[in-house]
This record gives sequence, C-alpha cells and structure tokens, in this order.
Amino acid sequence: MAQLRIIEPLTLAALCSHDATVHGCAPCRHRSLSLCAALDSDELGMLDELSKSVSFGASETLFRQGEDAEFVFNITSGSVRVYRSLHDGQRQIVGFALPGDFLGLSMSDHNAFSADAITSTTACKFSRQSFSDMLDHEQHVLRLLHKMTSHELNLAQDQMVIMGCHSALQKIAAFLVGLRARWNMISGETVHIPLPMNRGDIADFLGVAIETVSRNLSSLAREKAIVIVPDGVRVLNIRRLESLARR
Amino acid sequence: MAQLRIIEPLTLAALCSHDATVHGCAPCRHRSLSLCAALDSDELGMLDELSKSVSFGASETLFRQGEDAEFVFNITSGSVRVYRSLHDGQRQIVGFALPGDFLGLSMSDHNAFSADAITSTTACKFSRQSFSDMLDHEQHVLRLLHKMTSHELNLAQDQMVIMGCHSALQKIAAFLVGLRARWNMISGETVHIPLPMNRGDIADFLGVAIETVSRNLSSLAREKAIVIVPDGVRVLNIRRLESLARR
DNA sequence: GCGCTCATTTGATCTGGGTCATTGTCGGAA
DNA sequence: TTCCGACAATGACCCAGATCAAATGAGCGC
Repeated sequence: MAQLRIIEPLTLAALCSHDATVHGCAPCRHRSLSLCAALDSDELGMLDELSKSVSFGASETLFRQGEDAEFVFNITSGSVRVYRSLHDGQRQIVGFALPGDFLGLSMSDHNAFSADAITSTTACKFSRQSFSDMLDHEQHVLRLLHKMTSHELNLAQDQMVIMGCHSALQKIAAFLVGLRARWNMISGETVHIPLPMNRGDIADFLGVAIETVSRNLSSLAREKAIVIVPDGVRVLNIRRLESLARR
Repeated sequence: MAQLRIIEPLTLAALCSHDATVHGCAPCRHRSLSLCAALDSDELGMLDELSKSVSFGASETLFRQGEDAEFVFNITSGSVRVYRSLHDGQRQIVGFALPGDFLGLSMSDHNAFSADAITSTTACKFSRQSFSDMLDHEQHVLRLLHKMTSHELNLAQDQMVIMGCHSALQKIAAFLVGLRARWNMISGETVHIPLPMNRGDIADFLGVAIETVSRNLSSLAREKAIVIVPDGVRVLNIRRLESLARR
C-alpha cells in the first residue's frame, strides 16, 4: 500500500532555511516520523551552513548512475524520478521524490541510480563529504539519518509487495493510494492526487506497459473510483482503491 | 542482479561469540563491507553481553508481522524467509536471511513482516530496547548499523529492479545470480548454489507462479546453464545466467 | 518392502497484459 | 490560424505465464 520513496517526507528538508517561506520547520514537525524534534538549533544551523539552494528545469539531471556521488539532495519543491537504466535500454524507476524527500541516503561512493527533475524542481544540496563528516560529530543527526534510512527501507519493501501483485489493476490502485498518502502529508489534500510524472514513468515504476497504465486508469474512471483530470486524478471512492491495493 | 537481504552479510553476526567456532570475527572481517573493523573490543564485548543464542526448527517462527518488535536477530546458521501476508491469503516474500544476516534493521516498534525458519536455524537474539539504548552511547555501532541499513536499502532497490523484469526467465536468472553471490560471500562456493527454500518460496519472492519457477529452472537445465540437484543447483554457465539477469 | 504425504515437474488450456497501430487532445511555435 | 510533436487513450492481435490437472519423484513411518 505505502509506496517507495527514495527519500523521507520532510525532515531534513525543513532544516535548511532556504526558501523558508515555504519550507520552514513548523510545517515539518507534524509530518511523518516527526524526526525534526531530534535536532537542536545548533544542529539545524550546522545543516544550514552545509547546504546550498539549487534548482532544475524539467528533465534536467540531478545526478547520473555510476558517477561519483558528490552531493546529497533534499527536495524543497517539484518532483524527481529516480531510476536505473539497464543494458537492454529498459528503465526501472525505483521511486519518485517529492518536496521534503531526501536523495542520497545510501551514502555509497557512487550513485546506484540516476535522478532527474520531472517538473521544475528546487532542492537543498549538501556536499556528501561534509555531510558525512558531520555525522561523525553529530550523534543526533546520525540517528535521524538512520531512522530515515530505515523508514526508506520499509517503503522499498512495501514497493516490493506492490510489484509482487499479479494484477496490474492492483498495482495501479496501490500506486494511487500510496501517492495520495504522500501528497496528504505534504499538502493535506486527499481528493486531488497530482501526477507530475507521465504514464511512461508510472509504467516503468510498476513494471507494466504504458498502455496498461492508461487502460487501468480508464477502467478505474469508468467504474467511478477516480476522475482523470489534466494534471492528475481526483479520488471518488478511496475504499475501492484501498480494497484493490492488497495489504 | 544483486538480491534482497533483510540483513547484512556477516558483520554483527561475527560480533557475538556464541558458536564462536563457526562464526568468529576472523572469517567475518574479509566479508561484505568489512564493517567489523569499525568496532573495538569493548564494543564487541558489549554486544556479547546483550545477545543470547537461540535456535529454531524448520517452519518455526522468529517473529510475526504486527506483533511488538521485541528482539532483533542475527542469523548464525540456517535460513529464514521474511514475508508479508496479505488479506487475500497471498504472501509476498521480501527476502531470505542467510548466515550472517541481520533481521530487524528497521527498528520500528512493531514488525512489518513475519519471519520463519526455512531450515534449522540458529541466531543471536538481542533485546531491541537494549540494542537501541546501546546505539545512543556507541557511535561506532550506530554508524555500523546505519551502513548496514543503507546497504540493505540498496539491495531492496536492486530487488525492485529484478521484479520489474517483464520476463520470468530473467527473474529466475537474477535470483540465482544474486543468491550465488551471497553464498560465495558465506562459503566461497561459486558452483553449487544451495536452495533451502522450496519452489513456492521462490515464486512468492519473485512474484510468479510455482510452475513458472519450475519450468524456467528446467529450461535453464535443458540449455545446460545449470544442473538441478536435490538441495539446490549447480552452475554450469554463469555467463548465460548473468546475461539473462539484466543490469 | 509398502503406503502415505508432500514437493516438483510436466502437460493442456485460457486469459491478462504486452505489442503494434490508430486516433484524439493539448500546447507551443510560426 | 495551422502545423507539429508529445502524451494519452483505445482497439486488434498474440503470447508469456497463470491456472487447472495429472504424473512423477522423494522422503518417511510402519
């Protein structure tokens, strides 16, 4: 049901004051695991020092798989697809990063995935090295990061459960339910689910064909579980979606 | 290619001296991420104090999803399946734990999954609470654990890539290649791949039917990429398997 | 040995969804 | 306005794999 994030719903995002009007600490603390509370103001300041605000246009690359992992990112607005390209030209999307999500939790020396902006995106950028150094001295931040990573792992395993579904309709429904929960965390909205990614992205995320995504969304619309709107869907019957999204 | 572990190839496993004849530190240090090196002997001793050796017969339960997460486990011998049961009676296996692997990395308050022994299994059992308390005082252990979790996350994402494969043959091949790599870490063996889990377990892991597992193994045997033996398979043509397991 | 059970393999059939092709829709550029 | 390209939806066809069924094989207790 829950869906993969490469990231963590606001936590560190809220810790850097760039774009503070939109992403201050206040809207963060009630979110997700409420991890912000673990940090004191000195630690918050330290994170601010290390970070730098950056922005990307649609389709621009944050980082590419195989390259040295120089930076870690904290998405403050927009949306990002994270994926692995395969030798046969196929692409497996492993997650979509939304505002508040964190990219680069794996802390390995080179990127296991590529990431590029789906829509115009802003982020706080940290040097991986200095970020890692800080962890050596800041127990709280490390604990925070560990919790974020653990949570991320849970979400990845949830995604595995979704992908094990034998029916494409279940996958689509689970995708929508999971994405709805995430937008709900971000905006409080539960009816309108923005879908910044295109059908091909959803298809490569769920391991089905584009046409299958399209057909099943149409099918859900036909049975009035959702309405398809230009930039996403509106949920009419969440019960129906949840019952399809096997848990 | 790589395959999911709920766990980490020997690390903490080697840190508890129970069954030290088989799982001392020495055989550990060269393994995986060589994380053992991060701990000094005091820290090793502390882990010993906290842990308790336990054993399970085939099919016995280590923990059940939904229950309070009282313990974390470090597998010292045997094999364990980790899975989620779904309301429709289906089962999604999210990983197989082998000797050296660690169960309970998520550190959440209740188990997101069930785990039971496939074969007779021994493990070091830690109280989750005391283990967690220790992390507050032992920076090194926390860093170690964080690295383990990050690695775990990478493996889960790798599994996602496998499950995104449109062909069942690719999934089976990727499963074998990944499992071979793990047994290689444990025993140095690269030809004989033990398969302690049955066909149904493999099927529920890869999201295909039992018959599909059986047919594709037979097919690989027919083309002489593997030989099926009573307790697993022997690899004849690793190149073939690797080329099927798309990366 | 025999009979029983359970796992695995193999076969036969059917269907969900992949693939290819067409059409529709929107938005930006000229 | 028209043209163009990207994206989405829908139809037609076909195949990989799910499902159903049956056969074979591997323990294990008696």
